[in-house]
Amino acid sequence: MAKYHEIYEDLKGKIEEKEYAAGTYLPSENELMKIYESSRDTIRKSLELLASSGYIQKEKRKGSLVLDVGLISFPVSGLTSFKELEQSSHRYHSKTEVASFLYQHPDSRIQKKLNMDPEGYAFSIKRVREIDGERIILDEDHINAAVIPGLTEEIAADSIYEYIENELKLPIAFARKEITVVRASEEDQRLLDMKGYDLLVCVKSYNFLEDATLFCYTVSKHRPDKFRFVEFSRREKER
Amino acid sequence: MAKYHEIYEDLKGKIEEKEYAAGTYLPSENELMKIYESSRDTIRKSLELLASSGYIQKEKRKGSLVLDVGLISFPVSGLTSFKELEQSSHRYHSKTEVASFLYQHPDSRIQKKLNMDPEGYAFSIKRVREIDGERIILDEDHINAAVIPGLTEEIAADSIYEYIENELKLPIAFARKEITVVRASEEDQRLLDMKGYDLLVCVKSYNFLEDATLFCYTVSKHRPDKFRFVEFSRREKER
DNA sequence: AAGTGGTCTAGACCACCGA
DNA sequence: CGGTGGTCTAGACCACTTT
Repeated sequence: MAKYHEIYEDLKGKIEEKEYAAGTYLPSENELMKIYESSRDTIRKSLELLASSGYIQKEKRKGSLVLDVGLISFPVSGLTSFKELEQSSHRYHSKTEVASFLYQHPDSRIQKKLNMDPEGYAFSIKRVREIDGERIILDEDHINAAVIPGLTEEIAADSIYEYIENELKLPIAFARKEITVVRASEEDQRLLDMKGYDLLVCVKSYNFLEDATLFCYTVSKHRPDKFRFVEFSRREKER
Repeated sequence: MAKYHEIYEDLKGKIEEKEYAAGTYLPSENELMKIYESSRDTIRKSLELLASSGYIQKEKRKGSLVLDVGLISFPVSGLTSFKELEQSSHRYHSKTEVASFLYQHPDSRIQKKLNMDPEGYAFSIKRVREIDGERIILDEDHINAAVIPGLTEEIAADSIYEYIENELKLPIAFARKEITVVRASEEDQRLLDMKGYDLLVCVKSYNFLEDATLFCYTVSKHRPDKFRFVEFSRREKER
């Protein structure tokens, strides 16, 4: 791991452990240079990471103010798979059920979204996520089989992301997501415990590998009362 | 404006104008150094900005691949005020109506959210956003009067953000946002054209100045069929 | 072998704040 | 006036890809 990344992790840990308390300042860049025995640039890279993830606020001529991370708590932002979410938040009894698993030429709409040839194959997988006995999320993944081969129902029941990253060693790099609200279809109603709701929060996501290959298009529908998305954002300067 | 920021803007513009087409590579860092007559570090800072906002994907030992920005199109992400949104997206006939404007000691819930003394004053403002003749967004701002003085109903009808940044010269720096779905209250139903919906998308936002002062807590409720949020996110490496 | 991006270092100047 | 963070430069080595 790169040095600046180690320093970032170290500082992040110390902020989370309140070794550096919210409202106080981190040691100055000069002092950090000595503490970590590295150059200013390396220190600054670490601080930039901390700032962009909301741990500190840099104030000119004053220092790096530690922010109150208590409020962050539950970052669903970024690229997080269900399994990771499940592990990080302490949810009880979550379960994944594969509702359907197809390996086929996808319809033209999906072909287009995945930039595929008409002859190409794709996996089309529907999975129901059950949390605390309630079926509240329906995930629909369309995965280009030319990029991600060898998927099975067993893998889908566990974690597709884990398979891609750990088995195939393919680095997942970035995604474009869109959040809207849609009316629940009859199928949605059948597969999920809708508890009287007729709307679902719909998260559409285009997922890319490091070489910018689009490998997966996902539609994830959430029962409205169980959906929560949090974000930390900085205002762009100098517009 | 800083040099690296200028280069960023220049490259961004050229990507948007398709001078650098999606799928091709930018000139290498070495070439960019010559083009912009600057050091490698400066170039790299610009490229980092482009990468983090989704314009390029850096590939080791290959170059900076230009991504298809067509898909980004409508970035509601980040810290965008309604007025800016209105100006950037070409919406017709949008209008803001101030439904209520109070200057008072806020109730204890709001006091707590804004970290205020019990003796402190706050502005509590409700605004209805009308787009194409439909009243679809209800904004509720609570603003610490000790930090942001002198607000009036006229300013609220225009743009509070503009007042803060341009009149008071206070730099708005970052926010924490949370998106959930809530049931519409009776008041919501009265103030908005609900078109049969009984749910609203609720965006809660804590807004901070550059010195990390929390100056504003906003609850923005959107009619579900008119809500859309898009995000570009990168997966964290090395966890 | 040449070129790429990733990382790290050392040093410089600036504007501004607070003592 | 000393210390701070913001910016910029010049140079170095690495691992790897492409030719």
